[in-house]
Amino acid sequence: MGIIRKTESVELLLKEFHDTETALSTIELIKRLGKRINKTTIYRVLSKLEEDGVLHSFLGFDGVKWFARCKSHTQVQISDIHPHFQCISCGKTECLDIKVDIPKLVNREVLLSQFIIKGKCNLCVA
Amino acid sequence: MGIIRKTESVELLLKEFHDTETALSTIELIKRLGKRINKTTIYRVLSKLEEDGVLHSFLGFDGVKWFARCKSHTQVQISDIHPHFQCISCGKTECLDIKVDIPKLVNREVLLSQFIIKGKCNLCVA
DNA sequence: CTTATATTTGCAACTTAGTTGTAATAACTA
DNA sequence: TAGTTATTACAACTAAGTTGCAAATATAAG
Ligand SMILES: [Zn+2]
Ligand SMILES: [Zn+2]
Ligand SMILES: [Zn+2]
Ligand SMILES: [Zn+2]
Repeated sequence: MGIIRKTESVELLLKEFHDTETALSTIELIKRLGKRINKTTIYRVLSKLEEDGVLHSFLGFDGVKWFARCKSHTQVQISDIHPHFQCISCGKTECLDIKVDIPKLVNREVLLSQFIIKGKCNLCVA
Repeated sequence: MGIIRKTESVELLLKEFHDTETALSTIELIKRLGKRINKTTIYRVLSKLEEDGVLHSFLGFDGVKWFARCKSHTQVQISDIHPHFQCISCGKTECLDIKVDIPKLVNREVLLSQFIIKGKCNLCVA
């Protein structure tokens, strides 16, 4: 796990991600762990884990940052990019294990992309 | 143009969008017009114009809101959705006139999606 | 043109996600 | 065990965006 030290903050945060299949927002993590870990630390550990390729992040429709486990546990490559889904009813936000074609753009260099889909999840469709 | 009144704020904002082909961020608009229009008014007029189908909006990689003219001048439909491109060198942000396939998701209802691409624009590729 | 009504505006104060600096603390190394 | 370096908490800050309200202005009615 790279240069990161095994501190209580790191282990508490990793536990949250190992206990769920979905993504977790910074807001949610501060709600859950804010009494045991300072929010600054939460933000900093999350970035470290992202740098280390343990987590990846994306912005939800509300502009809030979400994190999720990386399946491959390596730095996120452009080829790894997958869409994310946010449920408007229950708030569940998750990685979609689908490949999306990043359009070829003439005269432009594509470096990164984000595809986010909003709707009703499997549990919330009527 | 719906129920919106022809006020100076509306006309100044519309002029900005008619003078450019690219998208404009709220930040940029406040920078340009903040001395003539209060920022609260800028935010409120932008939402009105979006409700009216004159503009559409999306979030940039930084979480800042961007607005751009709608080509069709009708409420944004799911079929109208197009990707947006943000240049990391010059900051130019624009609509891409490309169709993206929104993947069919089993057991889920798709309501909205956003596809944003980051890279170097035609003027900034070396 | 004047008045009435409804929308829009500016202002100040607020909310909220996220960041910064720093001194103290804890993890790792030799 | 002692030294070095990374990590932490805390408080203060930044910045995008929102809210409530009284004053101003656009439009409609007379
Ligand atoms: Zn749901
Ligand atoms: Zn993901
Ligand atoms: Zn550029
Ligand atoms: Zn667009």
